[in-house]
Amino acid sequence: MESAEILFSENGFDGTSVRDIAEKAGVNLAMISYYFGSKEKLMESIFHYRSERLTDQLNQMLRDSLMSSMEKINNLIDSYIDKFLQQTCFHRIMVREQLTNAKGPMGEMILKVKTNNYNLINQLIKEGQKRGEFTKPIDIGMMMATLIGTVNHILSTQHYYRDMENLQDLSEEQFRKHIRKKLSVHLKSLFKSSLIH
Amino acid sequence: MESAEILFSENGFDGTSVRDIAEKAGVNLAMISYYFGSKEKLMESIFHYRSERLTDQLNQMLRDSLMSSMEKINNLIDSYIDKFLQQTCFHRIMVREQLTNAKGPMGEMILKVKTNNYNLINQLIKEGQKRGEFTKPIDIGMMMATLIGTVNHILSTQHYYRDMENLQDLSEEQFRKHIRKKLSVHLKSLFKSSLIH
DNA sequence: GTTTAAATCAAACATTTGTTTAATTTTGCA
DNA sequence: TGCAAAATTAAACAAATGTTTGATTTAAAC
Repeated sequence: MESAEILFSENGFDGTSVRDIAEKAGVNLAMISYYFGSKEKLMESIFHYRSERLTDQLNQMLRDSLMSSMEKINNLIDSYIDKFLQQTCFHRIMVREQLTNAKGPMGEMILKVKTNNYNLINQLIKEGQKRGEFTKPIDIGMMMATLIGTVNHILSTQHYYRDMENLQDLSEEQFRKHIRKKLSVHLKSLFKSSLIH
Repeated sequence: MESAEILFSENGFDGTSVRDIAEKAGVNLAMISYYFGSKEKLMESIFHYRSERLTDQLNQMLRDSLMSSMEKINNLIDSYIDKFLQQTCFHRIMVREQLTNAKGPMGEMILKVKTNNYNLINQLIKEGQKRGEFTKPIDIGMMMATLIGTVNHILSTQHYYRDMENLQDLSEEQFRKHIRKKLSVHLKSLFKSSLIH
C-alpha cells in the first residue's frame, strides 16, 4: 500500500503497473491480486485507510469549546495544510481522482469525506456568526473551495512555485517549512478579512 | 485533437488508448501515428494549440491603460473563470498534467505559461500599489494560487459541489452560469478585501 | 514429526497497448 | 487520361498489461 501510494501519486493510477508496485514493495507480482483482489481494490484499500483518519481529527478539534471561532478557523487552516504536507502522496491521488471518478466506489468515498467536512465548517461558521465574531456574510462553499483549492494548487505544483519564486537553493525540508508558513499566513489573513469587517 | 482532448480530460492520458481516440474521431487507428508521430506528440500538439492563445489575450487586456488597477484585477478574474469554463477539457488536462510531468516537454510548456502569467500579474499589482490604489501589502504568489486554485478546484469538482449545494435540478447551462457568478463575486470580494483596507 | 493451511513464487494466460507495415484508395496536377 | 504523391486502410507487430494457475515453501497446530 505504501509503495502503491507513492507510485500512484507520481504517475497516476493508469500510469502505474502492478509490476512497478510489486517491485518497489519487494514482493511477488501475484501477491497483489492474492491479498487485495485487484489493482482497483488495492487503490480502494489505500483510500479507505487514509480517509478513515481524515475526519476524526477535524471533528474533535471543532468540538473544543474553549477556542473562539476565529481560533478554530485558524486551527482548521493549519491542520488542513499539515494534513496535506504529511500525506502529500495521498492528497495528490485524491486531487487526481477527483478529476475522473465522479461515479464508482471512489467517487462515493470522496463525496462522503467532502460532505462531512462541508457540514463541519458550515456549522463552525454559523456558530461564529451567531456569537457575533464573524460580522461579514460569506459564501461558505466558495470559501471552502478557496481553502482547499489554494492548498491543493500550491502543493500539487510545488515544483513550478519553487522555480518562479527562485527558491531552488532551499533544501526539501526548508522549502516545506517555507510554503507551510506562507500558506498559513496567507489563508488566515484571507479568512480574517473575509469574515470580519 | 478534439476527440483526444475530451478523452484525455475524462480518463487521463494513460487512461485513454489511441484506439479510443481513433474511434471517437471516426478515423483509422494508424492515422494518429501518421499525422502526429505518436500519442505523446498528439498531446503536445493539443497543448501547443491551446496554450498559444492563452497568454495573448491576457497581455492585451493588461496593457489597456484606461482601466483602473482594480478594474483590471476584476477583469483578470472574470477572464480566467471564462477561459476555464470555455475550455474545461483542456484545463482539466492541465490540472492533471501539473500533478505529474514536472520534467519533460509538457512540464516546460506549463512552466512557460505559468511564468508569463505570474510576471503579468506581478506587474499589475505593483502598478496598483504605485498608483496608491492597493493599500495593503500582498503575497502575489499566494494570491495567484488562490485565484487559480479556487477556480480549478470548483471546476474540477463541479459534480461534488453540485451535490453538496443541492443544485441537481439546474440544467447544465444554468449550473455553469451559477458557478461562474458565484466564483466571480467570491474572488472579486476576496481580492478587494486583500488589496484595499 | 506429521499434517494442514497459508504464503510465496515463477510461469503462463489472455487482453490491451502504441506503433509499423505494406497494400489500397484518393487526390491533385500535367 | 495518366501518374506521382498523399491519404487511408486492415493486418500484424512486439511489448506491456492485470490476473490466474499450479507448484513450492513456510508456518502453525496437534
